[in-house]
Amino acid sequence: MSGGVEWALHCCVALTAATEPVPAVRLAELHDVSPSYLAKQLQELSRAGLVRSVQGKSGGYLLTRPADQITVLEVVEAIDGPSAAFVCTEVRQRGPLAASPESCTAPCGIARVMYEADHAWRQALRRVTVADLLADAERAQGPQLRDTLRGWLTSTHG
Amino acid sequence: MSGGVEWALHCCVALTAATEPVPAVRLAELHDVSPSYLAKQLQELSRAGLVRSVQGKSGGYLLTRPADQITVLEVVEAIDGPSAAFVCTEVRQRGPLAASPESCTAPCGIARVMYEADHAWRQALRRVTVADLLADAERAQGPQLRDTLRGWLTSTHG
DNA sequence: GAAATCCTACTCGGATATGGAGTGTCCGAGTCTACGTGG
DNA sequence: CCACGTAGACTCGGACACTCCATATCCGAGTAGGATTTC
Repeated sequence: MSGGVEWALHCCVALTAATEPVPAVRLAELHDVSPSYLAKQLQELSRAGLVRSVQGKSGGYLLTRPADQITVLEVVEAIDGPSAAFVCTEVRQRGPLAASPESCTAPCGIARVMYEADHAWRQALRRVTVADLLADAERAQGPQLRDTLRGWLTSTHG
Repeated sequence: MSGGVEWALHCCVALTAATEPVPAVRLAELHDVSPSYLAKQLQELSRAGLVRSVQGKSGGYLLTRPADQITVLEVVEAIDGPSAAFVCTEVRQRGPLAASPESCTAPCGIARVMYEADHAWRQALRRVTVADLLADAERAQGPQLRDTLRGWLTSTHG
C-alpha cells in the first residue's frame, strides 16, 4: 500500500477542524512531511472529489462533505486506486490441461477467495469514517484537540 | 500483491494430486508460465515449510501436509511476506502539535482501522484451504480432474 | 549373479540483470486579495 | 467616502528526475539413479 495513504488520512482529520481553506504547505508543516509530495496526495483527493481546492491568495483545501460522510475506504481508494490488489490471469485456461472456455464463465476458486478477502478488507474500511478518526484522536489526546487544530490552522505563521 | 501468489496457489492445488515429487519445470509447463521465475516462488514455499524439496534425478516438490491443512493465507504469506501492508509512521508524534509520547501507547485510530481491515482480509484467506480450491476446480471441470492431473504429472514427457 | 564404484544427468538454491511503479521535486497557469487612484 | 483598476503574491495543477522493489533470468552445488566393472 502506498505510504501517502497515511498522510491523506491525517490531512482529512485535520481538515475536519478547518473552517476556511488550508494550504497544502500548512498541512505539510502540521505533519512535518514533504510539502511537494503531500501536494500530490491532496491533488488525488481533489480528483476523487473528497476535498475542494480553492485557488488564490487565501486558498487551500476544504472537505466537500461532513466528516461523518467520508469513509476511510474512499480516502484509500482515492490514493491507491480503486482496483483490487489481486488480478486473475486465468492460469486455468493455459497449459496442456487447460480448462475449456465455456467452463470458465465464473471466476475460479482462487480468484473468488481473493475477491472475497478484498471485499472483507474494503468492508472494514468502509465502516469507519473520518469523524470516527477524529473522535478517536480526541479520546487519546483530549477533547480540546479539535479547537487546538482549528486555532493552529487559522493562525498566521511567521 | 505479488503476481506470483496466483502461480503458487495453482501449484499447491496441482501438488495435491501428486504422489511423487514434481519438478518445478513440469509445474511451469503445466501452467504455461516462466520456469525460472516459478522456481523462485517454489523456493519461497519451501522456505516457509509448505512444500518439501527433493533433490536428485527424480526429485521435485511435494506438499508437506494434507491439502486440507494448508490455508490460502499461508501460501500468500509465504510469497508476499507476513508483514501488514500498512505501516504506521507515527505522524501524530511529529510536527508542532505532536502528541505526547505517553499518550501514544496504543496505536492511533488510523493504524487501528488499517490493522483491523488487514485482519479481516487475513481471516477470509485463512478460512479456505488448498483442498477447498481443488474441490472447487473439480466442481467446475469435472470430478476426474484430480486423476487427470496425477496422470499428467507422473507420465514421462518427450 | 551380486555388490561396489563411478559417472551422468537431473534437481534445487542462491546470486545476478532489468523494468516499472512509487517517491520526491520543481516550475508554470490561474486567481483571489489588497492597495492605490480617481470621482 | 466609495468604486474601480491594477499590481502583486499566493495558491493549485501538471510535468519532470530518481529510487527501490517486483520481475525475470542464469549458472553452480548437490544428489539420486543407473550403467559399468569386478569378484
